Amino acid sequence: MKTDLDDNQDLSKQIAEAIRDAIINGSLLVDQRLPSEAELCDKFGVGRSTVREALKRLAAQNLIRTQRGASGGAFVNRMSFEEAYGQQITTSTLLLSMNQVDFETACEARYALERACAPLSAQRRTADHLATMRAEIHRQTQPGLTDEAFCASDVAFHRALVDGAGNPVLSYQLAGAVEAMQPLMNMITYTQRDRDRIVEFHTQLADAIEGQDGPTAEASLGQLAEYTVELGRSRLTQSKDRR
Amino acid sequence: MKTDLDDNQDLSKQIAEAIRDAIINGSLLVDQRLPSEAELCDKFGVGRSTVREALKRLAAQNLIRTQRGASGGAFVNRMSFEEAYGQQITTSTLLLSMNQVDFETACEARYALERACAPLSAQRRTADHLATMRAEIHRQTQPGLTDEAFCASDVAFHRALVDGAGNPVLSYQLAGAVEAMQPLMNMITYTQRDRDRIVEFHTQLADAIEGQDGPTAEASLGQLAEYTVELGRSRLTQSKDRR
DNA sequence: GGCAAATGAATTGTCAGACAATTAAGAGGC
DNA sequence: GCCTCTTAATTGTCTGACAATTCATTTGCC
Repeated sequence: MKTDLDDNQDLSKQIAEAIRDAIINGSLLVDQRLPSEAELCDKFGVGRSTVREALKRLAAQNLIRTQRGASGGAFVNRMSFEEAYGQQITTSTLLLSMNQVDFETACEARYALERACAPLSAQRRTADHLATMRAEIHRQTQPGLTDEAFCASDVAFHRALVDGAGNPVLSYQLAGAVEAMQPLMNMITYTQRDRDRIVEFHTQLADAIEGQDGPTAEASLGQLAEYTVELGRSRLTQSKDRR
Repeated sequence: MKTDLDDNQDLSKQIAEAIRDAIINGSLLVDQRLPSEAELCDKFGVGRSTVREALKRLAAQNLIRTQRGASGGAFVNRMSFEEAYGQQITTSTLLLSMNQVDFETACEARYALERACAPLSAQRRTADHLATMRAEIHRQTQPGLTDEAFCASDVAFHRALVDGAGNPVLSYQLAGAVEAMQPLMNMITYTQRDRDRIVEFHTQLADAIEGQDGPTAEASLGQLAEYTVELGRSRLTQSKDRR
């Protein structure tokens, strides 16, 4: 591990990076214990607060976990899919909201990726995934649903579709694309007609997935994508004009 | 912002989460200055080191940046695509390496996503993207190239393909899928025959992209995906057997 | 001998106080 | 007006202390 630090730089940042690199390149293995804080102080020649700040940086990225007590310490953390999901969603959400990414671009990305899952999902979906999709479709037809709840259900529906592909890496990669869209979709006000149309697409899609008909599923998604972009275009430009 | 903390929990973690939530839900806007460390100490009723550890956690996620001096402080950071790329790649790489994700699963996810980009890239690629693709293909034919360099060039090629779609959100989402595969691919030893075959697919692909022929590009990617999986299957099982 | 309780040691979590480094703004002199 | 000096605010780092937690060892009792 690199232990010579450039002064007049942020020490805790450099230490965190040195340890992170050691984890990535395999010098530190999963569940291996890092040196104690005191030992790290010696190794890097810095005070304890500096070491601690470095460790907190790593903990924030789920790279390590810490445990108190004798035989405690910092351990290299096995990055779980769940943790990775969370990070991905946070990052994606902020990326979209902070960079004035327009609805159309985000929507295109999301549906392009989701289309890639459709054939796999059609092939491998279980009864569970189908049940979730049907349940969400049903929820979407309930009267009195707020726009937020409708969007949340939409996300859950698509999530089930993606998970149906049975590839955890794919599910992880799409977590950001699907979930980060929700805040953008929440800005749209849906008429009953819009909802009916969307539910129609969802039903078509669920039918295709159930029938293991990949091409049709992909086509339905394509139509839905087009409709959603259209919807966003008309609604968001309207609300912009009102300003 | 939530300021009441649960004792007997990690205080710095709770504080970091409270501030993170404030950023996500919009209470804290981009470039807005956070209260100074001293003020945060008062607000949360904790010592300065605790507050500092919380801030370092946020800095590690690129949520804030800090500046010294009068009128310095911590500021909400605009998450840049570049930063998001980096995080995504780190997370994806560790996720794959730490969870014994098999080559086939990762490969499937990667090519599924990449296929989604192909039609868009065929439609919108610029001369720049094409030039990069051609250059990387040329590099891949150079004799004496190490397996690592070959894989790196492969990644660069596919990166150009993805960027050709002209959708930054898509490029971001695929950064992890494409780059995190490299360590896995590095474990494969390529014969000259393998390389020739891959270059063939790459050329086919580049031709299709140049000719704005989306379907052919997608098909080429499909073949390449199949071949890569095949390659991984034979090579990795062999190396496993030798153990 | 065996078991429960007390003790001690190692380690992280938190706090307080100090000083260094950096930066912006203002004061003063020319 | 412009330069220099001072001052104040703020983060970065260090030190020392104590609390909380956990494990291993020892002690004491039966």
